[in-house]
Amino acid sequence: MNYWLFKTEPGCFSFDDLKGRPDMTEHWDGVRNYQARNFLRDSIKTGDRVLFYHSSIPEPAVVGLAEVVRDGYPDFTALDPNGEHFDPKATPANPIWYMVDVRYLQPLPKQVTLEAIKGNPLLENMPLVKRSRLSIQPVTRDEWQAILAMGGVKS
DNA sequence: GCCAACGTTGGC
DNA sequence: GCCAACGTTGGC
Repeated sequence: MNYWLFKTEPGCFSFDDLKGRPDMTEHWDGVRNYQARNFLRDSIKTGDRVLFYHSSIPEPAVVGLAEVVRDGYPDFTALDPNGEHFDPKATPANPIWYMVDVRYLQPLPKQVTLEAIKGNPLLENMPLVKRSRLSIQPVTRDEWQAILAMGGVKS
């Protein structure tokens, strides 16, 4: 099992929105970055765990945990000419973009803010801290455990 | 709302 | 294949 961090703007799709979905499950669609695409297509597998991160707000933070419930498959929103994630280069034979499905697990008792993450030497190698804009990031087991501890999750 | 970082595009 | 121009992200 591997660990990941998924970024989202809560004004667009939030952790509570995930909780409100049927079966608390949703497609993670609309990712249009090749490095993130490669993770979604090749590396992220059912059963993997996800840190759910809220970005572009006054206090960006990891707010909850989710799990992957479906391996990568073509992101059909790239084929919809009326959708905001349409990509004219995508076809059914060559979908280009991929997504996974995620399910809500639990909120963190305490949000773990970007400020707190930056202040923890154990987390200094996270792409998040290096100011990467990557929206899907790998998380090590040690980083995962550190963030859960900071978030008040009992292990 | 600004702007730095960085990914993508396209002319050559 | 280089690189300037351009667009987007996201912290502040």
